[in-house]
Amino acid sequence: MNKETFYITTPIYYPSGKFHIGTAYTTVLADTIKRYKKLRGYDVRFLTGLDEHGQKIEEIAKKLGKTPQDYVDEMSEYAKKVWKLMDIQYDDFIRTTEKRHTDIAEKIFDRLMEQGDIYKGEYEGWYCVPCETYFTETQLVDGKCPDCNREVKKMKEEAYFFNMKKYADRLIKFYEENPNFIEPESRRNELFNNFLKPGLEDLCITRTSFDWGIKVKKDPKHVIYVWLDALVNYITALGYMSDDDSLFKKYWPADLQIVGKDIIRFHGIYWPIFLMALDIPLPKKIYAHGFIMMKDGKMSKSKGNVVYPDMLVERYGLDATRYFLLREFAFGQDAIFSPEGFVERFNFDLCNDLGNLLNRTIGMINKYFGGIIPKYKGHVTDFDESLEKETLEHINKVTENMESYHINIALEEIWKTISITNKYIDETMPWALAKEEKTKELSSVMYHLVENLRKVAIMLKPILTNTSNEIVKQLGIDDETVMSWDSLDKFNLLQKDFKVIEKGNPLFVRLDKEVEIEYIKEKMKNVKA
RNA sequence: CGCGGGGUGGAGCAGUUGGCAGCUCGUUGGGCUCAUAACCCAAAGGUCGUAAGUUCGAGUCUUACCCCCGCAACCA
Repeated sequence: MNKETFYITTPIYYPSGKFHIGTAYTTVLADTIKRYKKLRGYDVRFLTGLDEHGQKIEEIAKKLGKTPQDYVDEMSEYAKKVWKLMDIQYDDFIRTTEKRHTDIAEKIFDRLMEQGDIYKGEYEGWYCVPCETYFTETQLVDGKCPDCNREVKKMKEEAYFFNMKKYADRLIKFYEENPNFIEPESRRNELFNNFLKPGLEDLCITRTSFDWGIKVKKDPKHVIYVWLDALVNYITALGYMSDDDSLFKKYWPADLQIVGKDIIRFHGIYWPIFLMALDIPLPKKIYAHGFIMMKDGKMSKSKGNVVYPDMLVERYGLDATRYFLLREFAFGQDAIFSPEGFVERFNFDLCNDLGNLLNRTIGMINKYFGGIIPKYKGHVTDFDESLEKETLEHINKVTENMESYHINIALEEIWKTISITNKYIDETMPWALAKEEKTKELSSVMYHLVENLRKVAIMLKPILTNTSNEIVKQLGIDDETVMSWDSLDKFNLLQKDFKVIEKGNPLFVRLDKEVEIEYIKEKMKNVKA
């Protein structure tokens, strides 16, 4: 039997500088979904990469006295290093300067040209001569260049255009037949009402004003402009139109393409139309997430409020960083980062609720049962019964929300499981049971505590891998067969003599709030390119 | 009249088909001692943007108005 496939992509990031936590979020989200799907038995492929062409890269490299190729080579090493630090399990990393991409992008251009989807025309816009850049009317600030604030003039240049109008009706129909193609719905409506309904304009897909990019073969003064070049990465990475397109045949169409809200237009309109023109199926879902906002608005270097993922990971650990990002982002909405919020999440959720639950459980099992986890004997008390019942309800919600990619809700439900387990300890008062020598009740309480921690560890596997492993290790559950997602509805699987660690190691050590808030604020101020 | 989203206790948010206004954090009081000064319970705190309307009854429907935000075409 062939496993069902699942192809997930992030955007290819533009390496004009270091990655901030917004970029890290996109990638961590994709990574979490990949791990989850893999856990559920899918044959998953996860693609990320870099968009390495364009005028801005050319400029930055020049400023640094490097060739664009040297610059992007360095940036690609940097990107891979960050993703390694964050334990991102991508299956492929595509760079648009790779031959496997440029060859095919060229071919795609030619084919679209031959088909008559691309035509030569004139691009007209506001040109800033010193910046050598075109701007649209709406980009101008007081009618001047938004970068250097100098006069701009209306200029024309020869350019190739893609005939979007030709496919507009088909795309409208696709939107209507696939209401969940773009999520969240608000973004779908935005695209539909603002672009599709009023009628599409053709897209300019080449430039002559810079050099760093894929040349049009038959007209090499033209460089293929960002979108046609960048978007097709999702299929060139699978070997589309190459000698070996087995991956393409196996994994396309993509099941989930994650993008930021700033580039949803390109992924929701132009990308599907390119695919239609190539006569290949459209992705099943495109999901636009929000931005990480700071208290004073968007992150920007000039405001001195940029947060980089490596800083958080190095000081607070990978899982704390992943937890914060995935917990703070509601599906499709913006999230707010604040040093206070980060430290509070760390202390309250990770230390107090989860870490402490593991610690007190291990402490009691050592104290009352010499470290050996008692066996399951059904529910001895009403507390046992209602704990099991409520736990199952939360588990169902976790699964449901993982399936719909609402990771923050899934986390909320996992934490509710932790919370009712903490409450269960207070209700059953194991220390009193011990004093009264009610061994049957006491062993049932201990079993249920371990059992719920097992479930929490399973649910955390795709999200907080290290923490999940550490819980299992400290509980001494050295048996992979009781750690599958499908075993979440079972309560009686721990039948061996598992022995917990003698002295629990705190999963997370409480942070000094004032000190850490100061630390993060300092780091944010010290950002330089 | 460009399209769309939103204004709910100190902060951040839930509120499905109209039926006693909920959650997290904070505050106050209490409980417990297995545990990482952690955990558990309780209380205080809301004219649900403003005004009018429909209804036995509206945060939830209608109308007007006031604010905030996203998108508005080739900008990664």
